[in-house]
Amino acid sequence: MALSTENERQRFAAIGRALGDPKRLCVLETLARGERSVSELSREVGCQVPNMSQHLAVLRSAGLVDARRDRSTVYYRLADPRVLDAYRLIQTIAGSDRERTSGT
Amino acid sequence: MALSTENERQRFAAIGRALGDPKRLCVLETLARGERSVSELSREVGCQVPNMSQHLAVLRSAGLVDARRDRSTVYYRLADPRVLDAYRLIQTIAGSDRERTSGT
DNA sequence: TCATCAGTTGCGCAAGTACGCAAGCACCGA
DNA sequence: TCGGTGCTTGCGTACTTGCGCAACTGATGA
Repeated sequence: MALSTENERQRFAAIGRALGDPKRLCVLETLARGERSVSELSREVGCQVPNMSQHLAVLRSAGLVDARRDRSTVYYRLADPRVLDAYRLIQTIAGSDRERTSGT
Repeated sequence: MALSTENERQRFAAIGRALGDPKRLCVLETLARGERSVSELSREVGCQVPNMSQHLAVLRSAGLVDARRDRSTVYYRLADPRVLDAYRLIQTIAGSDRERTSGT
């Protein structure tokens, strides 16, 4: 593992923070099934449209999702399949932690 | 990608937030080279000992690091090698995003 | 041109977080 | 038992974040 500069770590941390909210993770799970408009996402995730727009802005500025405009509708999709790899890895870590913790 | 429950996502998000601070990422990079005491970490990362102790508490409650006590010294180490895998993946995503963004 | 629909942005509030500093606690050597 | 070292905890402050609501922008269709 190479040492990073402070700037790089700042950038990596932004991705971490983007992954640090349950609603945003729910967005990623939804987008894993295909692209969605903002209103579709807000319905499926269960929050208001302005709130969804803000979450999407966080995800986009972290580089995790991309947007495409078609007529008056904006469709979001995962920017990179590795985003899902990272999320899955986090799920695995959380899972194995639960095993160690609860003795299951 | 399977859908998660709200509780699971809360747990995954805790890991994301733990990865969402540059100093904590620096701790992970340092621990990648072997276990360290709190005072060693605070010196290498560049912050005060109480602050480091708090960051370590965040990492530990997310299940990313483990602690071991030897005499009066507490040594921390990575709880799981996959933590580094996840971090590396995040670095890769950030890196490829920079390529896309800056056109390099 | 005008009303409407899809998204974004601004604002205010409540909650959470990072940090420094001081105090507390646990362990160890003398 | 006492002083010192190593770490954790409590407290106050400044900053950030998630959210709802209202206002705004830009594209669409009559």
